Amino acid sequence: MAATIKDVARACGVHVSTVSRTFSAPHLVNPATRSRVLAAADDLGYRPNRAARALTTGRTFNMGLIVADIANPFFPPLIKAAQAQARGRDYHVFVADTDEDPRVEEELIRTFTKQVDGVLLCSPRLSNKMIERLAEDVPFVVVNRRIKGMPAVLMNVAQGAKLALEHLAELGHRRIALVSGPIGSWTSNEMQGVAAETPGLDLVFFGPNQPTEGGGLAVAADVAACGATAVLAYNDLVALGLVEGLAAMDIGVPDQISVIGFDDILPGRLNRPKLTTVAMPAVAAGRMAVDLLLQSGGEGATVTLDTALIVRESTGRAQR
Amino acid sequence: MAATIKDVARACGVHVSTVSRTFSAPHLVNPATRSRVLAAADDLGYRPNRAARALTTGRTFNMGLIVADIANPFFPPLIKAAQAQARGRDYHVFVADTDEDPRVEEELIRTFTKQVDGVLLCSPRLSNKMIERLAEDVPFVVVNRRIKGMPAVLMNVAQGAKLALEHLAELGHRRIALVSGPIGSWTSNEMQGVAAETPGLDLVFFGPNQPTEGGGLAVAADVAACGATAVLAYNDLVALGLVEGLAAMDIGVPDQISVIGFDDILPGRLNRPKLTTVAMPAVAAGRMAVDLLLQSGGEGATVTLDTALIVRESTGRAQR
DNA sequence: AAGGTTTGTGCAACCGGTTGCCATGACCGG
DNA sequence: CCGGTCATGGCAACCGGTTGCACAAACCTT
Repeated sequence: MAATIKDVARACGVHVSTVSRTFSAPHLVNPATRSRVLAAADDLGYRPNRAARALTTGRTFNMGLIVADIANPFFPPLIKAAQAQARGRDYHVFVADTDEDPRVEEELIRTFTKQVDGVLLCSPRLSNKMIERLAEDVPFVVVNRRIKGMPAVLMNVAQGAKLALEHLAELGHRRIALVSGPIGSWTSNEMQGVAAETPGLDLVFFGPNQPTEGGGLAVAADVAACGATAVLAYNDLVALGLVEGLAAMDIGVPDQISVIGFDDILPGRLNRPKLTTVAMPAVAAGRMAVDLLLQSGGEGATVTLDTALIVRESTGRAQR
Repeated sequence: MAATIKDVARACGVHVSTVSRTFSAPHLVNPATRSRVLAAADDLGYRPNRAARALTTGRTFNMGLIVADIANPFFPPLIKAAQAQARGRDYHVFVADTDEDPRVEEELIRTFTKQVDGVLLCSPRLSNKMIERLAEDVPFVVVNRRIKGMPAVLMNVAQGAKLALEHLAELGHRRIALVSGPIGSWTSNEMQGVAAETPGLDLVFFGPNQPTEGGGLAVAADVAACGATAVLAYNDLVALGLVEGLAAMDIGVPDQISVIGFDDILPGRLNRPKLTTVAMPAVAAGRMAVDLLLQSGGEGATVTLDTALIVRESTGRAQR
């Protein structure tokens, strides 16, 4: 069994409160006593029980981070950035994956409540209402979703979509397929909003879709059949699925159809053709989310980060 | 503030112990009382504080999962499998990433201690001695590492390496480069062990390397210069880096050099050429690790899972 | 109807810490 | 030499639950 504060107290003949102070308020204890306590603690391998401590202090120095799908390469850079930032603030980050299931998401949030000081909610699939209710029990920072009065880190998807559409327009594309993501995805809505407002385009919507390679693969045939010469995909995974699906039908990218994704993930950079994509500021977002959570006295601060179009090999001039 | 057990007790005029039993031992409380308590609890939005509960019961129903690098596509399938399996057992999994840094790894384990019932340690970078010490404070299951007396899930790397080398031998390769991973990686050692024992091969070792695309990219030139006609890489990421580095020097894969990776990750399947690789049973490993942890009355049970060679496009006949 | 079981609930100790308050004694200036 | 300060460390309540034990009431037995 691990040594407790009592064991240490007994071992060096002081009261537990003295041991406690040795760790959490060293200046209140006599240097001589302090070193005796430290020696005993070291000897017994004592570590304060963080859960027990949190019970009285109300602070765990942990934060939760919930993502919809950890296998989506978009998230790991964000997660790592958040972990690194948190570490610098003496915090630890616990990550969990919802499998794109709102019920699991709720369950996870409830589990995190009281075990962390706050939760970073990345691309949540829960309804706004539910998120607001759960926010009564644990502070949130939401990433990729706008919820009134709640601190949020947003990526400027609209701007990115605009860049992408302009790029396609310049290449002579007019009929463009829009392959969206899951229902309730804020990103999807943003994309569609911008596209709908852009004049002079002939848009075809496809959705909802799984935000994965499989999702792209599944709609490839429909997209090919709709007569579009270019596709704007929900994310790079979907785009990769599309490219693969199109290749299977002997439709060349970008020769016959141009494809643009979102996120700028590793497999997109390694793919042939290398994917043209709208790069998301995932690293900055992870950092920012942590900071927002820690100063969340600032209440509903919203940060919007810019995106950038990265033109690579999957887009080309429209064939008429 | 969130409602506590006292609030509920007061609200329906019973003792806290009755409320407690309503949740943790319902059969001990009168159905009439029970429903009153449940009504009050629901009304106040009461949820038992899991951390507080763990203090007395000693069980959190959480488990920790520590990986060296969450951005490595090898891990997500394992993580998801573990989470799914745990969910079926009423457990939750908290994931953390060590950034390949043993100090961070130790820190994380200490943080998890007492906040989880056990830790799944995937491809740890800590020394055996340190792991054994830490195991006194929290139960472990180790994945991809053999430590005496400690439950472990191993993947049969040796067998996979053997298959890979045989495959290369059949294709006529004799001088083969072995690009290993980080120091302290059990997988690396296994690979080297098998390679060294296989007769009739002319091996060149390169290592240690970062287990990432960058690591592969960095040694590509050396590998090309050493005169090998084939490479066995630590994992698919390294293999992809190698392919990319070789391509930059106008060395074709598999025409001039054959490349085999380990893991069978998504980017490898999407790459051109599609990567020949030794598939690791990551999903089965995640599941198994969870089960091992939960029945870890079984002490040091060791499970070894088989690997399989998947021949795709990055290997070909040796040019002499 | 007496005695033995159940059943249901309260009491209080406990888990491993933290912290406000108080008692003690050393030290200080006048 | 005395009252006042201050550093030090003990006491005990508390955080939010759980659980062994005791006890009263209700429920069988015969």
